[in-house]
This record gives sequence, structure tokens and C-alpha cells, in this order.
Amino acid sequence: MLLRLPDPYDFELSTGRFRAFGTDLASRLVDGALYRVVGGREVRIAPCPGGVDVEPLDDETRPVVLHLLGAPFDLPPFYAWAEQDPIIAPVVGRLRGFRPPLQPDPFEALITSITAQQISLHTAVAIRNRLVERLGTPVGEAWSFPTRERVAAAGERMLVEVGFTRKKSEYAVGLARSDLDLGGLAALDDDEVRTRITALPGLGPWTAEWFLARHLARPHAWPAGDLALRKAAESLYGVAVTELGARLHPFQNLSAHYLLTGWLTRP
DNA sequence: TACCAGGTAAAAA
DNA sequence: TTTTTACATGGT
Repeated sequence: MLLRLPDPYDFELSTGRFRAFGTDLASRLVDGALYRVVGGREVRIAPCPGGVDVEPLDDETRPVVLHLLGAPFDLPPFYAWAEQDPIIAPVVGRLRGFRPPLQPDPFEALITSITAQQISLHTAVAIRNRLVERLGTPVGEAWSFPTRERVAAAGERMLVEVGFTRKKSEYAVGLARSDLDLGGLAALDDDEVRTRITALPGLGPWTAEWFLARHLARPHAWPAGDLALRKAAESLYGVAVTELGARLHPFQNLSAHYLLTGWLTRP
């Protein structure tokens, strides 16, 4: 069934992230369609005029798919704002219709960040996929991401076996076994979310900021510690990322995504 | 073959 | 208080 997305929307461009660093088993692209497990069921998302074709589309899958495809982002005001910045304007123009995908699940978002700390995203995806194959469940073309309970029960040794460092395995299991209410974070303001996340060992400012950006879609999230964003910022603007964050207010999150994708796909 | 990669905590200075 | 170091796999 057709699920409309706010115009403009470019499916290929927007889902590039799921292919750029290797296959993501939990949000898997196969023959131009995106597969994801929602509530134990396989959902197929394919591009079609006016939005995407989603099967099955119901009250359970609709909000997850909308979130996954970045529907919460309001692009027109960002595009209008970007025109007054001569550096980001051409990047935004080239990526018209790019709607940054969001991570539907908070636990998955944080585990994904832990795997990606310090190492290349290619490496991180390889390690995370091995975790998914070990503790997740295959449903059709995609895999459901390992639940918090399964990771909590698995213990550090299993995570080391799939390639986590000893420290990262402690962080991931510690997160799973913590009493942090992950779903409840959405109700808190940015700073409170940062405080709650960074209170856990192994979850630092970079992880908290990407959680705000990629899970909660907070407009002002700005992962200043991110190596790739730093390179893009310094190369395109010639200024430090922290300074650039203020200049990009109030669209830091969308700007970060456009600068990163623009840098990754630079002509 | 080295070297680096979308960090974080703990040790050392 | 600020600066260094360990971590450890996969691509180039």
C-alpha cells in the first residue's frame, strides 16, 4: 500500500546509508527495496511515486516506517534557510529529496553507536552484523535486531566472540542490564537525554549526540566530536566544528546529515 | 605491510 | 587539571 511522504523525497538517496558501508542486516536493501522486521513481521518498503510502497501497512508498521524513513524532518524550512549560506546551499541543492533515515529503536541505536566508536563504519557494520546473526532472528529478507534481554543474557564473552573489544562488550552488556528507561528518553529535553546516556559507562558525548540526531530527530543535535563531520566541516567551511555548530543553528541536525552525505558523495 | 578509521575511559604527566 | 595510551577489526 502507498505510504505518502512529505515532498520532496528521494528513496535512493535517502537509503544510501544502508548500502554505503556494507549491508545492514537489520535494515536490509535487496533489489532496490528496504526490508525491516517490525513486531516480528517482515516489512517491505519500495520506492513508488508519491512516497513508498509498504507491505504490510497497518497501525503497527506505519509509525515505524515513517520514523525509519525520516518523516519527522521538515525539509522546506531547512531548504529555505540553507539558501542564505553559500557553502551549504550547493550541497543541499545537489541532495534535494534526501531525508535522513532515523533509527527506530533506541537500544539498537545505542548498540550501533558502541560498535562504531573509533573504528571505520565498514568494520562496525561487519561486527554488528555478526552480533545480529548470533542473537537476532531472521524474518524473511531481514533480521530483527537482538533485544535488550538477549544481549543482557548473552554476556560479555559472546560479544567479544563477534568482534567487540573487551571494553565495548562491557559497555553493551552494561547498557542492556542497566535500569535506564530507553523509551522514556523521548520525553526528555536534549540536555537531560545527554545526561542520562553519558551516565552509563562507555556512552560518551558522541554517542549521546548521535542518539539525539538519529533516533530522536532533535533539530539542534550536533555531533561535534565526530571525525567525519569534523573533516567535512573543516574542509568545506575551514572552521572548527564547534564554531560551525553555532553558525548552523537552528538546523544543526539536518546540516550535519547533509554535510556528511555531501562529503561522502562529493563529486 | 602498515596505517587509519564517524570514541571512551583510565593511566600518566 | 591536562595529556597520553589501550583498545582491536577490516579496508586500502
